[in-house]
Amino acid sequence: MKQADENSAKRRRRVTAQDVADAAGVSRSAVSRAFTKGAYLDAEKRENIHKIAADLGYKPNALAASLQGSRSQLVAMFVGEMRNEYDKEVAAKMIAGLNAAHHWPVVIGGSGDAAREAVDRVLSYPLDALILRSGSLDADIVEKCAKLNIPMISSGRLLDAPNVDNVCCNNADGMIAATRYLVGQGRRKFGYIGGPEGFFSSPQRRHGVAAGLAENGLALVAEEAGDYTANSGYRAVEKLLSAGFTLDALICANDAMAIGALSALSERGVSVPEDMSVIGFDDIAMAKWPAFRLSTVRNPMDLLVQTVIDLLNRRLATPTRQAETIFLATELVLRETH
Amino acid sequence: MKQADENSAKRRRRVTAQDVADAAGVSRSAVSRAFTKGAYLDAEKRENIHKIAADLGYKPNALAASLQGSRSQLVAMFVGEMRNEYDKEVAAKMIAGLNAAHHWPVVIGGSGDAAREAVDRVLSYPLDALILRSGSLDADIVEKCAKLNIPMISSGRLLDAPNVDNVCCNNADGMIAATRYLVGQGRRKFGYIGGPEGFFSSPQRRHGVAAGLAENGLALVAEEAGDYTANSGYRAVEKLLSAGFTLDALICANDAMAIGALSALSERGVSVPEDMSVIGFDDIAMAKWPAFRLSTVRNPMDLLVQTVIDLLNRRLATPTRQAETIFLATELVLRETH
DNA sequence: TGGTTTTGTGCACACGTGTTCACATACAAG
DNA sequence: CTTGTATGTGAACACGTGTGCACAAAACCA
Repeated sequence: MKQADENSAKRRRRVTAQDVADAAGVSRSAVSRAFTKGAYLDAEKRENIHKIAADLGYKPNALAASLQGSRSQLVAMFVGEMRNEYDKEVAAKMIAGLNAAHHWPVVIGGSGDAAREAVDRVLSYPLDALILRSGSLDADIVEKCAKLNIPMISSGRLLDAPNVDNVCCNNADGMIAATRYLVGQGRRKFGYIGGPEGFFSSPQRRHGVAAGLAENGLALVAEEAGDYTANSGYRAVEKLLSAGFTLDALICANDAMAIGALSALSERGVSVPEDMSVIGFDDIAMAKWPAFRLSTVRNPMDLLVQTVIDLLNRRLATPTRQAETIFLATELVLRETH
Repeated sequence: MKQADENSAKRRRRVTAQDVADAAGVSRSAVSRAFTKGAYLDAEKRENIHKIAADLGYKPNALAASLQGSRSQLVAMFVGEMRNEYDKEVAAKMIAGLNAAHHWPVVIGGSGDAAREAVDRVLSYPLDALILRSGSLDADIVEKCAKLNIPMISSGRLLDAPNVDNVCCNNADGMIAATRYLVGQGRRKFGYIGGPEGFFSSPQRRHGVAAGLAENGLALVAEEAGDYTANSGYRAVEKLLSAGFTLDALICANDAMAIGALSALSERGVSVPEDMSVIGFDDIAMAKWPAFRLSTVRNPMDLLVQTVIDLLNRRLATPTRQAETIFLATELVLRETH
């Protein structure tokens, strides 16, 4: 009976340092010291405490410890809607990278009011930082974070505010390179499938294509806007072909839409790359799949993740450091659709 | 000068209830009550406190509050490696679902030692629960969580332990249905591309296929094992065809491998579905893309997420509740590859 | 007016931890 | 033996919050 009572009592709440201290016949301070590297404590006693702690299943409550003033190691990460493959892949890599660096990401997704409210609620935790990854959020989030003294790192979208570090790939340059290459291959009649209006990258990528054409005295023959999903790429091609445009090159604002476009072209009997070059942007994992072998502009994901984590660590080391904006170089990846 | 000092001091640490109290000329208790619904407080004073709090950017520290004994609203979520599309999609949906229910997921990925260590570290936070989603983790994690009094919910993999709730789709039944259907269509020479050995679902799905064939007096003609990625499906088909097997049906343990298989078949000149039926498992978003239009067995993601969150809420409401195992029904989705 | 209930508010405690401070003990040096 | 120093250890405080308790003021009732 007493056994059961003790069990249920232990079940009720988490084992605390005091419990371990009682069981070991030492003070609570000793237990704390046993888990603090470099603290004075008799070696034998420390070992005994560790043994008892393991037995009882004790773990210092990181949260209570962070109250002490140290970092919580908790990082909020806003990932938007994660509808396209690129966003999902980056999110997965970012999680892995943060874990490896012993930062623990509290992940928030979605859009609109729900996302805003979610971020607002998560800000009530003592976060070391807020990482914005894709998606769009109200600008006032910057102000809120500043007041709460939470550093922000934005990637994929330049946030023009003091104390916000930015990482962004060089969208325009990537598109210019792709366009130049196709022109060099003899392509002249360019179509473009652009990204959705709200996204930061959309106008930049379109501008790159336009610039690459302009320097060769060319201009877009036709264009459609998609929403960065494969289906929207498919539909865009249907519209372009139905409208009767004759094209020999199709540049897409991201890989997912390019892949959708490939399907539509194949169904319509347009052979790639003989009749038409297709180039995407991002170089998602799927781009190299045997079904597609898509030529594309690489948006360096691993480097992006590494850069964000690097900025995070430097920001935490020197909170007063001046905010920085880092541009990542793209790279033309030539496979079999150009 | 004094202004600057005050600013930098405020920048240093988070605004606290005491700061608001000082600014408003009330006690700290009053501030706390102003943010506690249903607490006695003069309406006018409450409004004034809210105003000053908003001005200073004060937010109650959820972490300090949870020390009080209430829930932290923090939930750990282990997602494995997230290498295949299904895992990524479920993870994204799970995050969205948890957010909507005001649970905040601390996400951990990876495998092996690194994953084990990461989970171990995250367990030092006062978590409301641990959600296991795919991936494999040492069995001793169950014991650790039990000692820490952290409820566990496992999905995609049955964990046979008291106090662990399980959600799992009915892998075998889904495969039986698919196999029966193909036999009914006249298919007789079945090939199978199975999942990797460590995964919980692999033997179940294989068993379903074998059972579906056995009840019709058939058996597998040939099989290969993949790792649930598209590339492994591609390679598996190459092996099967190179080995000279003649098949009229190919069942794949997941959609990604089926999609890889489709590419290999297409390159080898095997037309689907005329010469060969191909069926996958999961019904990931990509399965319905125009490039594939894959017939498959739906592994109900939305229902899975909803069920996990439902179990979580019920577990939190009644911690002593008996653990439950819920099986989700699958559904045959017929598109254009059968 | 005197007693009783309602309403509002500050004090003090609890939550679980890391760390400073003071003190105790042991041991080496003079 | 005395002094000084290294080594351990417990008490006490701080972190930021929610809430029980006591008390004050106001409102109500007879």
